[in-house]
Amino acid sequence: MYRTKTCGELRLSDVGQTVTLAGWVQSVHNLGALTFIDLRDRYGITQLAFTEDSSEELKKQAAKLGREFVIQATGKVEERYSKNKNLPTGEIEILVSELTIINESLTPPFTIEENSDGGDDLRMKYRYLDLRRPTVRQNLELRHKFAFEVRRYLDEHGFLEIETPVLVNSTPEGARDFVVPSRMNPGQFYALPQSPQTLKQLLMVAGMDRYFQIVKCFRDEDLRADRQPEFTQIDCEMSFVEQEDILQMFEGMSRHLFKTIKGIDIPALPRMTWADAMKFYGSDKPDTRFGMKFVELKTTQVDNASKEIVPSIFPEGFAVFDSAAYIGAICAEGQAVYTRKQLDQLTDFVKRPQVGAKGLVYARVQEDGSVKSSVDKFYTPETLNLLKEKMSAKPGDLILILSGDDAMKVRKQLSELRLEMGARMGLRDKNKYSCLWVIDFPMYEWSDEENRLMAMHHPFTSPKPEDIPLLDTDPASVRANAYDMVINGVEVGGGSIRIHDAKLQQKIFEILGFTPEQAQQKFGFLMNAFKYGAPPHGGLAYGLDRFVSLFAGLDSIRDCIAFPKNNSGRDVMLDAPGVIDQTQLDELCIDVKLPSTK
RNA sequence: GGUGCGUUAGUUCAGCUUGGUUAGAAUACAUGCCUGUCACGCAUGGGGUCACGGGUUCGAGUCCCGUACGCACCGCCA
Repeated sequence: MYRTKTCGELRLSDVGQTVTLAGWVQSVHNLGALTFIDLRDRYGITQLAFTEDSSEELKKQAAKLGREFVIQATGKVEERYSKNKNLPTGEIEILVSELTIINESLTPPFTIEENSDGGDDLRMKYRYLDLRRPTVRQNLELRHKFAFEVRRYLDEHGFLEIETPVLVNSTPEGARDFVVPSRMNPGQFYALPQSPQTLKQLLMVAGMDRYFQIVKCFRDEDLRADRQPEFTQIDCEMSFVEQEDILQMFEGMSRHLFKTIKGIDIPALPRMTWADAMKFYGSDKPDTRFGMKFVELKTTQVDNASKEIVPSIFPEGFAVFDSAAYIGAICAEGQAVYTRKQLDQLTDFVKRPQVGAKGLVYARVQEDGSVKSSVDKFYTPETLNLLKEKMSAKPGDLILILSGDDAMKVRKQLSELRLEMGARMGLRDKNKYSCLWVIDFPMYEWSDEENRLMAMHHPFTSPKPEDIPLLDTDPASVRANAYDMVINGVEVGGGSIRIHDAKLQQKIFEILGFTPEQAQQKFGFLMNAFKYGAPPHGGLAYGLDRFVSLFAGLDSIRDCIAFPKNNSGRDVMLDAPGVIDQTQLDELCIDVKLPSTK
């Protein structure tokens, strides 16, 4: 037997027992006649002691130990002379009587106990060492518990976990596919699923009624801190449901997860229409941990976010505002103390290409209630007073105004500014959670690149019944039975009520620019299935990595994935992807043609 | 496809603004000393193609250009 106890469990009450522990040497403190070793395993750290009473042979062996050696030690649990309050096992130590070096270790390239040691690249190359660190290990433990509670909740509600294939077909809409050549079908390729969307709908046609799967999905797009080429979804689908049933079921699941994992009782999730999210937060995933909602000071057009025109509060005089199609503002409470330098920094922030604003107008509300702004020379005190009222600004507040030709673009810029101010003001507290549903997404959004309408969610999403007539007249304003769950500005999940009627599905494909032949070729299997008695159905999918990261307070989903890929989609530990043998290529009938280098 | 930041000891970084003798610190590593350490302490020592290529200059870790790699972001991600 390698061990009778783990390194995390012994306490004062165990004194006197003889135990055997096994683990990794975290540190060796050699004081001459005394040697102390911190022995680490998954469960904790226990100190091993060698004293004047230890045999010369034992001392000699202890002297040979280095960091990360795997050892086995047997000895008596004793109370420590000087206790360590930082360790749960800090009141005891093992007086070692037998020591075995099970395996030596090279000196690791970074220390395990020091979390700031080692850059990302090095950590990924030696990920098996990185995973020995408590913080990274705890993230994986949290992920396990999360997935376990998901299964418990869904099982209790009658869901079946059903596996769907990983080798499927390439899909025309959506992200790029990862493809896999088929040896038995030369010249043909499987694609890895971007999501099991159509398969789970077929399971509904099959009568499975309530399905879920914790499943890997693949998208061949550029990576981000919150995006990996392979990621995990909690994929769910239900039959004979309306949107309300789905929202209830999965609000319940989120409540269960918050309760069992974080010990938090979350309130009922507020619902916000997509139009309001865009109008007041400039984002379809608003961070509602703080307010600072947009106030529209001028709009010249009705659009999907705003159904009424707001006449400008500013009389003519300032060319930028006069020509703007949209003027919007936020009020940062108590921030009138911002210096000119800080305001210049904010201006630089909104002018960065990633944000893209032309400039920033600001107005401070002084202690006496008067307004001092960067546009004082264009407007009367009365106009500025009206601005203050519109913004509900109090003395000490700072009003920040953006304007431009394209209302949606300015809203997005204002959203970036709002998030930046929220961060600066400490309002984006990682220990605070604000959840909501964003509902009533538009069916389509216009793609300049492809010069056509694209499905905002996916092409299987059903339109709101009352908007179906608009499909023929004004498809861009049709709303979908689609919803996202948003927590702290992160889209953790989303879904829709699907189309279960072959004719309607055909029509939607047409609007997306598919010919009937193309639609039949790509999705004939689905529309055929709908002809054999498809129940009404709908569902949603959570991004497990993002949800867990949120619970763990992580900035990057990589930290809750055992073996993640780097920014270029490489696994630096495996050195994947790599080239394959010519014989393999021949077997697959593949010629590799690299782009010519400049 | 694009933008920004970065690349100096095993590791984390300083040095670059203002070019100038032998490139530093901490930590890790090695050796020795140390009877209660737990960020142990003390002493000694080894350890550098300053990412790579080119340019400017009498002289480049330092300035300029390019390339590679890493990170963050935009595009992209139905």
